[in-house]
Amino acid sequence: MDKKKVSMVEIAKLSGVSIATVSRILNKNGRYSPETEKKVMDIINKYDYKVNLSAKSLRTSKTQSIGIIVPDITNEFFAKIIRSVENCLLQKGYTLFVCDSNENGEIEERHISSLAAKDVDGIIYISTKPDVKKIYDEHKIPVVYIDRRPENAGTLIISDNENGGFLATQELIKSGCKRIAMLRDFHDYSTVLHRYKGYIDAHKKYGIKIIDRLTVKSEVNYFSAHEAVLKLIKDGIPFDGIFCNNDLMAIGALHAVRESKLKVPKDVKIVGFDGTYLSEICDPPLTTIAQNTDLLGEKSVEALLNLIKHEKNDNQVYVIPVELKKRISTK
Amino acid sequence: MDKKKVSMVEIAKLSGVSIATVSRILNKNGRYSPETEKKVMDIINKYDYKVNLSAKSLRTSKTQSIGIIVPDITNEFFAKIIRSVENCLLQKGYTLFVCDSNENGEIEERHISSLAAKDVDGIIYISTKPDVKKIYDEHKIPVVYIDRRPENAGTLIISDNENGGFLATQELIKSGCKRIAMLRDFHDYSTVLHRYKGYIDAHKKYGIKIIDRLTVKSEVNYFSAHEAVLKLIKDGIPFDGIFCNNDLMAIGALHAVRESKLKVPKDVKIVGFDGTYLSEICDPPLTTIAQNTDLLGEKSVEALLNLIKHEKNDNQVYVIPVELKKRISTK
DNA sequence: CTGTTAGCGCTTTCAA
DNA sequence: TTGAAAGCGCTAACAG
Repeated sequence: MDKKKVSMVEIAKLSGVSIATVSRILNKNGRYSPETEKKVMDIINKYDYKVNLSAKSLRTSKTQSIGIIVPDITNEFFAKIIRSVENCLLQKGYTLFVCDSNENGEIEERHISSLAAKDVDGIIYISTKPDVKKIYDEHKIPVVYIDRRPENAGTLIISDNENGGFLATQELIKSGCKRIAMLRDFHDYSTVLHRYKGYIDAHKKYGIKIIDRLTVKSEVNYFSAHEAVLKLIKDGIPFDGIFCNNDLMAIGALHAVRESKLKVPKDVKIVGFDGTYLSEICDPPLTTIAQNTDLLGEKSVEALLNLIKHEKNDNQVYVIPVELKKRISTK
Repeated sequence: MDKKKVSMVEIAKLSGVSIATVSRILNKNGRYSPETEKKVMDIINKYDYKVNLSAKSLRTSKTQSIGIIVPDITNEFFAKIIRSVENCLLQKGYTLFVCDSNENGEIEERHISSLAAKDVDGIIYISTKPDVKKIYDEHKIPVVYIDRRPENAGTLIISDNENGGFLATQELIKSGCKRIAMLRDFHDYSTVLHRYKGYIDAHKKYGIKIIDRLTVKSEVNYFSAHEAVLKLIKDGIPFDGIFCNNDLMAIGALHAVRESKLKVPKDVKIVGFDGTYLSEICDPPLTTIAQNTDLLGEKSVEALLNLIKHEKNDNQVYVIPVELKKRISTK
């Protein structure tokens, strides 16, 4: 079974119609009879004809591909978004270029150029930057931002971080905590700020005093979080609950607490964020705010495809609900 | 600063040469004088000219893109490979299509078709299947396989799983274990078989009796592993060490052991596999066999690019060394 | 409903 | 060392 590639001309010849007709049928552009359609489709199937996408792109300036830029593909949260995006796209006949920026603005720029050179139809962008040059203006490529909200971002898909911060803090309060630390990313990403606002609001609602010294900044990894909490303990600032910026940091906090001979959840209760696998399998299992990565991915694809179709930048913001997962760490 | 796209014709006109010359200069094909080169390059830079890759692909039938198919992008091990592959590729001017097969053979096929339709220059393939139809034969696309070795695979990049199994088991033996369980993937992937062989060999070398009932099959996730070890304990089969198929399973084992009032590493010592972040941050930190994902990625890119250049399928196997990371779980 | 035809932007003979 | 010109395979007027 040898597969020399057939082109549209040959399909046209074989089925005794013109190449234009074949094209119309393939693109379902109408203006052909059902009989011709069947005749042509039979030939197409018989010879397993596939359009040459390079040629098609050259003509249409559409590549049927989109790019996604994430800060860290090894982070389960981003990986899950990618997977969701890919699933949706596969159904629509698009393919996905995945770009890992390694949390580095310069690499992001390189990826954007590269994607622009590839003529992607659109970009889904989880940006590391505080401000983004308008990619649409520069390259005429529609962009949807997820998760973090830089200045100048157009269409944006985010989790309800504010409510997430609120739910997390409320859970701690309801479990009896009076002195709740917040272990936050030292970056001022919008996500972080929103979660912080939720944290404050919950305190206000339940009449709990906010203790500024309990808001601790740290890098977003296990080790920094671990260290930060150790320092908090060493500094002798008492606390009985910690709301962490993500699950990984929460585990760092958990271990720091435990090493200091305090028990979780007896002495200190902990809540994470993201709802990664990690939160389920740590010991004890971690209460966390789960982000709906499936929906995050779906919505961004939907929004991007709309942008591509309508060629307008709508500057909308879609907020995806979050969910509290109660586990042992706040029992 | 408006950026209407310039084409090669305009560059040619602007620099007063023919389009053929511009093309030669761009592709460094020789047959032009240094002066013309400089003249043309100046114009190119001035107008920020970028080749149109669709047009180029249409002419050359090369797309400067390659695809990678992985079973699960949310698995840190695969994510790290993707990242390494992408890094190497970015330097060579290639872009990467990432495809998640969700451990599903049918989806793999869909991805292959889709990649073939995109005319990728090559594919890096971590296959779920026991046998792979020769993609090269069917689509004329060069393929490099990583990690798992299906039948009919051509060029293959693998970790030294046999040595990994040996090192892991040896570490347990040297830490004093006499009855070592092996918690293995229930699939008969080549990786699994090789690790098992290493496990056996270490027993032989140190004159330790192999106890068949201590080889336990499980699915490759936390919960199955957890359950499997619980069952082992309930069945009353004594053991003092466990070698696990990966880090996630090792953590499942760890928790099962601990819930049964046994201490790690005092009563039972544990070794994982992969060297993921997980192994560092669990409690206690896990001794593991680290796979060199960077090298795995680099080598596969190198091999694939060779295949693409030479158009021959060389059927080579590259074996990447693994490394024992000693941590508390075998102390 | 169908066919003819002019390119999309590039590479690559062939001729000079 | 350079240029002219023929397409790669496809879409979209335009004409019938």
